[in-house]
Amino acid sequence: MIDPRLLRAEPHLFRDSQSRRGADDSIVDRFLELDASRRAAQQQFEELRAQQKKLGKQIGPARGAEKRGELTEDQQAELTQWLSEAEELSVRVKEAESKAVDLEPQVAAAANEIENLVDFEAPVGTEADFQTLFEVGTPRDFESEGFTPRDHLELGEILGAIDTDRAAKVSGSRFFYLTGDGALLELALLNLAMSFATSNGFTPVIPPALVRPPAMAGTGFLGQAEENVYRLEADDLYLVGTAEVPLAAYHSDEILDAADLPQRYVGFSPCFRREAGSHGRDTRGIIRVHQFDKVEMFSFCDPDQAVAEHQRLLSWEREFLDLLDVPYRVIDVATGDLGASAARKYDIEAWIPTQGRYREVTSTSNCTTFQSRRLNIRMRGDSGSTQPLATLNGTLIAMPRVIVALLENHQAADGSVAIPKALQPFLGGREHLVPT
RNA sequence: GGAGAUGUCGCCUAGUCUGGUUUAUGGCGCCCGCCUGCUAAGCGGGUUGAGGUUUUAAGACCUCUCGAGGGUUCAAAUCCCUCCAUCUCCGCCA
Repeated sequence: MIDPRLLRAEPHLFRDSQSRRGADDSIVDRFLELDASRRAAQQQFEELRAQQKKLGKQIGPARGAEKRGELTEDQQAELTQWLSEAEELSVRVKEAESKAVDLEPQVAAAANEIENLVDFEAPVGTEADFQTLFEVGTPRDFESEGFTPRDHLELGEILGAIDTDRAAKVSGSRFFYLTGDGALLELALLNLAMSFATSNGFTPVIPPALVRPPAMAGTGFLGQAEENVYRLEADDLYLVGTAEVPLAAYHSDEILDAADLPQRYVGFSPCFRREAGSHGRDTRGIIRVHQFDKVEMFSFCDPDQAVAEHQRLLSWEREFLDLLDVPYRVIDVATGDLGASAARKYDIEAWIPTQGRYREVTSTSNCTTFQSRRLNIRMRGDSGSTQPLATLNGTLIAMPRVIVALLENHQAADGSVAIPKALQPFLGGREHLVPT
């Protein structure tokens, strides 16, 4: 949800933001019109309501006196007069109220369509217009090493670590089993990630993966992203696509003390994605799947600190990926490719040898006050007044894609895979995964 | 899943049966001030949140807010309905 006061004061900002996203900017003026008429109707209602309450305050004591038989004839007549006035007023109050109430959903719908104000520093354009910020590490030259690299699925099968055939039998396409060392590898990555995050001051959380509609709507996943969300019809619950959802909603309807900010959480959860609209893409292996596990960082902070906090999340992502010793690049995502909630987004893409290109493994977004307005999360500052705070999220590790990157980048000609040093303690000190 | 109870402005609490004279009572905590060698105690005041109107500003005023949403009524914390949550007991269950 955007800031309605800011929009009324400076609508040009929002028109500009919408067009940078390649989104409809006429919605801004539609909102302004609806908002103005709703406020006029609201005022009308409030005025009538004030009259009604005033009259009610006269009727109350008079009724009491009447019951005790203390009213003079004149007072009795006055009371009768008041009652008939009140009756008539009541009708007008109801009319005015329903007029105002009827406009509310329209105003809300218009407000909902306006996406978060983009960071005007973000590169403008569509998906391909990202800007590369860093490239770290050098892709291995397998040719000079004298062998052709196997892709992650082939390696996974040799190692007895990944089984997509049986997953297809049991659950359909885009599912997988992690077996043997594959299962142990995920657990090791999980433990490495959790110890990394907690040593950096994050509060570890294992959140629910099923949430009610307000949590989903509040985080901005029920707009154009809705088709990718699983919904459980019988219970009106959603399967989350990321721990961002239950972590953001954790403090909904709360007022946090500014002195306690930033509050940083790291959540581990399964993630469910319908992958509607991506038929035929990444059908092989475990790059694009319906269910996977992820460790997600989430921060509630002062809006003035949000840009700096975003940089911190990005550095933690990089630091963690450095531990895994995989070549990667960092990109500043273009405005047209931002989610509705995000003002700015950085993706980290790891090098995938058999594809000869970088693929997204983490993503961090600054949602400024967009989510906190929807979820009603506020902070109380020194002035004593409340204001919306900023929310930011960042992937620490998305299991399947990191497993893909590890297997492919660290493979040897014999099909074994070297385990990065930092991960070894979490795999019983082993240095390699070997074919079974 | 069955039966019962409960939900009041940070926490506790009065008010609900019997609708109006309630700007929702009181206590704790917190904030400001007074008093006092210091501290404690005492005294006075303030203390839910949201939206809006107005003002240079401080402020002033109005509406909404008693778990949520509907309804009845001239008038709802109070009466009725639906939903949500919590607690106790029973059943089932990892």
